[in-house]
Amino acid sequence: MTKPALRDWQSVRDEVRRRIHARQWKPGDLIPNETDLAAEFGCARATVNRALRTLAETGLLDRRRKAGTRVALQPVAKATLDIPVIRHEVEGRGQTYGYQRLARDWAVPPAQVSGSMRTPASRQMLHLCALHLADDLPYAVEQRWINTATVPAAEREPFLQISANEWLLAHAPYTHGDIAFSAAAADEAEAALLSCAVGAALFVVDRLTWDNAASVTKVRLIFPPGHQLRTAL
Amino acid sequence: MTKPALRDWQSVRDEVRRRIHARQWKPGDLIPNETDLAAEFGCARATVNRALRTLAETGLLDRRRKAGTRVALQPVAKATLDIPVIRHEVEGRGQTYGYQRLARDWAVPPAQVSGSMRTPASRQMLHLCALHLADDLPYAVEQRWINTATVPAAEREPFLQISANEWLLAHAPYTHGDIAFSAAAADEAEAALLSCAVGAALFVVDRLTWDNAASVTKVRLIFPPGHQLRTAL
DNA sequence: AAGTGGTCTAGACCACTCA
DNA sequence: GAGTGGTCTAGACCACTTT
Repeated sequence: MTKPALRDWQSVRDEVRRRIHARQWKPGDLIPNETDLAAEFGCARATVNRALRTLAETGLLDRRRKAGTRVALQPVAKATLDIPVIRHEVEGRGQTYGYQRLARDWAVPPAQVSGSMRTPASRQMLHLCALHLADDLPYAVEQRWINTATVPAAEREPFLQISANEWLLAHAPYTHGDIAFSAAAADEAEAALLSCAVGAALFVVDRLTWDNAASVTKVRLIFPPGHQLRTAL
Repeated sequence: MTKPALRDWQSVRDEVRRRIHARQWKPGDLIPNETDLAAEFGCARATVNRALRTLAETGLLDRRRKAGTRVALQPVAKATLDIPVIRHEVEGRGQTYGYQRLARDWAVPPAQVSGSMRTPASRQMLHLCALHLADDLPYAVEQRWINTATVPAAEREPFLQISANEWLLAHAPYTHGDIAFSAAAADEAEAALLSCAVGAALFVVDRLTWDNAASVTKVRLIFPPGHQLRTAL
């Protein structure tokens, strides 16, 4: 019995995964090169390349020119997190989204903020505080600093109807950014907004985005106790 | 002045990103099809395809057959998290890694565990508790259930020298899994292990992995106050 | 120096989806 | 039905890295 040819890159990917999982190719093993695999599978080398490249991107394979392709010794799991607009996140759960702007003011930010955003320490920035609701229950508190030197249009936006979360994505594209997840104890203000006890463990997301060398916005999203961020591996 | 041809897919990707960012192509706009872009850039359609496909994977473009390619209205940020072996995570920070096995026993897991792992509710499972250290300070507590029906070799492993975290990756490949991040208040045992106050806000990672339809392991990693999980956007 | 993966090309066919 | 992206092919050249 001869095997049928694997016609598409997904089939090749699945077969390679199967062999690794069946321990036919063990962690650390060198697997055949693209040309040989293409011959075995009866497809073009580009097809094998696409399959192996995809597996390497997920961390299952290590590939190096000349050295060849090896099964990763300790596959670093890569989880892809989708960070949607909060409104979509809530609506995606089948809940009704609500939004309340709590504050919009001009202030000189703490040194930590101006430092990380690389703005002059004494310059005022636009500061926002808002509450996102799901089915009329608090879903997240948003605390945000906006660099109006980078996004001048934000100066004229009241953010009463639309959250900065949503407005910025449509009006201020960014080139790159950082995101950090952590846990923090609720202070009095947060406890009041999120209807929880002072000191309760809150899930916190900090995000800082850049337009090339200019900072766009720094935001902290604070979620009530019990909130989970989930994704597939 | 005519533009030089864009020779590789990275250049095409960068040019498309530049046009979107310069608002030459605005959110919601339909951009030219692959054939036209290939003609304009002086490269093959496959090159344009690779560039646009990559941008679509990061959420910047929406592509649909026949409907064409549009600039995403609200680019869903995709953050790729690397979840390495804890030892590598610690060593990557330039710290010295340490490991202590605290417990290894057989027990009937709580219903929530056997339920999510789809194992018989009354069957005993291998249960582990361990402490990971960085420069002799507590880095994370690991609480783990192992389905020995799926990974029988784990029955003979004491996990004294090597953490289950590391052993399983090398000995029990998984096909898929779920991961969840949250915040939790420290109970007395956790507070003692992590040298923090009872009730302190801890960062928690829950992970459940599968070998096809069979669960492999369910693990909870608990990090001390202040711990951050960071990544680029 | 040589072997491997990385990519580009030109052409082709197909799958999906909109009108 | 027709337009678009998705993919495959066969061949070619190049870049990187190890020997």
